[in-house]
Parts: sequence; structure tokens; C-alpha cells
Amino acid sequence: MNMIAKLDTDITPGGPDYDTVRRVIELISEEYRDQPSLEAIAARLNQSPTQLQKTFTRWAGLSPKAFLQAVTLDHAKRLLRKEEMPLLETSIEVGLSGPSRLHDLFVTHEAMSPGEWKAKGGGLTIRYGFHNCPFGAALVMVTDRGLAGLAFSDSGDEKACLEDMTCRWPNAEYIEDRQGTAPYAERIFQPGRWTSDQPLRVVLIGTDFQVRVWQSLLKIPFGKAVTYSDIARDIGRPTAMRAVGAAVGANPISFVVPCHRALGKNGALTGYHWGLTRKRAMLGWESAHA
DNA sequence: GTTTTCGTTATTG
DNA sequence: CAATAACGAAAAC
Repeated sequence: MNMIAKLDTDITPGGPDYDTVRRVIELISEEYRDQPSLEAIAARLNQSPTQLQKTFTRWAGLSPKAFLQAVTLDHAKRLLRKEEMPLLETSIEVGLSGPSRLHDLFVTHEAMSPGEWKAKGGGLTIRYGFHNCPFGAALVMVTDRGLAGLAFSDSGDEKACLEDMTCRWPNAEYIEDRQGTAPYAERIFQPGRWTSDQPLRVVLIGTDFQVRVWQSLLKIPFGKAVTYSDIARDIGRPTAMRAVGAAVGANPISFVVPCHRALGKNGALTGYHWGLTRKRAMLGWESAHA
């Protein structure tokens, strides 16, 4: 169980370095087939190779070249490779409401009752705030029962991001409270603090089917990946892989519920609500720190 | 190999 | 009820 020593926080959304990193990943995502060299990438961004190397490595913990490797189809397939049997099946048993360990972040989760789900958030008070994280501006949403939402945006479209999330539970009451949400953000994005003695509490608000899918996602270990059909099988509905995809995409607590670890059967990244670039960034980042 | 076609199923309008 | 979707397998090029 590797603990990530420390997460660099000096590359923040909106800053020039963050933008550089984002563009590098974007470029790599689109052209990884051509295996562009560091020089080529730097030239495209009008930067010196050494400068770029330094900036990127500070963010990812590995060079652009190595990141490119990590993002290749070939590598994605390796993540899928099930060395032993299980992964999902033998993972720590998670009940409807119980502790589980996801990528070394310890989490207890509970599901909302169907009634509460139908109320579309009615009677629920949700405090929210934006915080900087390695993957952009993170929108953190918490209720008195725990973390309920986590979304991402690039600087500029925070408004759309917030709207995207509030639309999911239109009847809830929303209060901006960065003070209140800050501890969650720190906890989530500082892996050094991932401990089991005080698990992160999350509350899953969704349909019965969705909640089952999300619980399945929570069983995927850090740095690994599974297939949509793996999940379908795990929840006892082996032919519902497509519906699983929809449910994964509807996951309101991205990253914490690691929906970025769900790949197509051939290792292709099939989609991501917050942008494929971000999905690749997360997978590459995890590969680097695994 | 790659593209198209069709089966499946939980949501949404 | 019809349309849709972050899939997948099989058929067809």
C-alpha cells in the first residue's frame, strides 16, 4: 500500500504552470499514437524543453515522456490485467453501508433512502465551495451526512460546473461555505493523510441501480482499472454493461468514487463527464504514484 | 485491422 | 412509449 508522500500544491488552476500541464496532457491525449518527443511538445507550446520537463514533473511526479507511456492503450490494458482472480469479487466486502478502502483513502459510505432520492434533495442542506486541486478547480459539496458531491472545472467555467451539480438535486438548499468544505478538499487531495482511523464519510444519492454501481467502483484498488462489463457482472446484471456506463457517468462524487478507473474492454477510455483529458490525467497521475 | 449493426437495459421526456 | 447512452460482441468491409 503505497502512500503518496506529498501532493504538490503549487500548481494551481488558473496559474500559468497549471495551464501548461493541462495543455501537455491534452496534447498527449490526442497524439499519443505518434509518441511525440519532449522537444516536439515543448516546441508546440513555445517553451523550452527543460523548463517544460521541470514544470510537468513537479505536477505529475514523472516526465512527459513517461506520462505518455502511461497513457498508452498498451498500458491501460495492463491496468485491466487481473493478476489473480478477483479484484472486484474478492475485494473487501462492502455492505450497503459499511467501510471500504479505496485507493488508500478510507471511506465509509451510505446510500440515501429511495424516498430521499425521490425528493430530489428536498429537505437537504448542501454546503459547497471551490478548491484548488491537481485536476483543476474542485467543487466540493457536503451534507451533514458526509461528502455528497465532487466535481471539476477549469478556471472560468465554475458557474456551469456548479449548475451541473445543483441540477441533480434541484430541491436542496445550497449554501456557499468554503470554510466548511475546505477540510474535505484537503483530506481528499493530500494522500499523505489517507488513514483508516477516521474514514471519510460519503453519502451516495442516486437510484438503487446507480448506488450499486458506485459501490462496485469503490472496490477498485488504486492504480487499477476494470471494465464496464466487469462492473455489470459484479452487481449481478451481466448484460447491463451499457446501463452501467450511464450510471458510472452519473457518479456525483468523481475521483473519490473512482469512475476514472472504468475503461472499455479493449482499454480505451470511452468517456468522462468532466472531460477525457482529466480522466487521462487522473490515470496517468495514479500510475505515477502507484 | 477497422467500421457498422445490433443486442441490452436503466434512465428521461 | 420512444429516445438515449461513458458498452460490447459479432458481422461486414
